[in-house]
Amino acid sequence: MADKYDSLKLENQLCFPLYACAKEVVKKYKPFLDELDITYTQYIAMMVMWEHTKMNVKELGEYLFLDSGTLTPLLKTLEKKGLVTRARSKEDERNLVVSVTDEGMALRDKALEVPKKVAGCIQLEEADAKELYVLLHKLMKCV
Amino acid sequence: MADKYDSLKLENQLCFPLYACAKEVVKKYKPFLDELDITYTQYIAMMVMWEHTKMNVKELGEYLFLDSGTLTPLLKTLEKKGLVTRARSKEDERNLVVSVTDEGMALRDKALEVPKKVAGCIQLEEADAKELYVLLHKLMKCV
DNA sequence: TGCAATTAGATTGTACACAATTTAATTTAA
DNA sequence: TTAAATTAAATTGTGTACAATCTAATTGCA
Repeated sequence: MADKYDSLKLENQLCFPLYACAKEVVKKYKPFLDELDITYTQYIAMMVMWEHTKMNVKELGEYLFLDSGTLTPLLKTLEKKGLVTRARSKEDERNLVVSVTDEGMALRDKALEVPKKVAGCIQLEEADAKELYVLLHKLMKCV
Repeated sequence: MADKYDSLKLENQLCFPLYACAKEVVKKYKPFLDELDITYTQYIAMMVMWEHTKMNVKELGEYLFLDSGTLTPLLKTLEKKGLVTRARSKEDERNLVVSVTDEGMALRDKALEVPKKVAGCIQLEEADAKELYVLLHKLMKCV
């Protein structure tokens, strides 16, 4: 039953379910993030800002695996929403320091329910979720 | 050490490594797909077309988890490249039938090396890859 | 029959995502 | 010490992604 083109079948790919799952899971966040008036990418950026308060664009990009081409407009949007401020560093004017505002910190409490709500939409067993977490981190290290 | 905001830390998310891994792995395809002059999304669309030869936009979208908003421009691009043709169905004019061309089929042989080359860039053990494959399909079913 | 509901694609608008290039600041090394 | 190299962001251009809306074809049913 095997033919030479089997390796090109969608069902034999590892990348495709990764790509599709990521999209579908991110979509699950939408109704809950809509309540906070932010997108998924803005949400993960805020996660880093909530934890660290202040951070360069470059460093933020290293956390999120995103470059300035994505982050510059995204951070301008977050600034417009009043969630962060953007200012050049005094020590090194090349660096742009992003700081979370009081309003940004206030959003953290509203966001607290999001992970729970999303988990409620995804009926993956705890053991599978843990195993997946481990494997994804392993994969992340070798790409 | 635990605090009430732990659930909002990037490191405690399952979705984030999924999102980041998907992006990083898709990026690995780029140099090899550049040789075929197609993008990753175009590649997975061609995978379905290579296997099925003819297909409605709707059905193709069900395979790829993409809607007409994404597929319409993508298929127009593939048509411009000469890899597929697009034509309304005679039986039901609402349906647009996508068909792979000879040139499209010829690309299949050039693509044959892609999965191997990408696998060569990702040093994940075979057992882990298999386990990840199973878990992603399990996750796909419950989102 | 004939009109409302449904369906398939296309379109519009917003938001990433990233490669490639540009600009400005800083560092380095001759 | 100053010109070259490096660095951090911003910009530009292309290509997804997707929600919401629109259009046209078909179906269902009163």
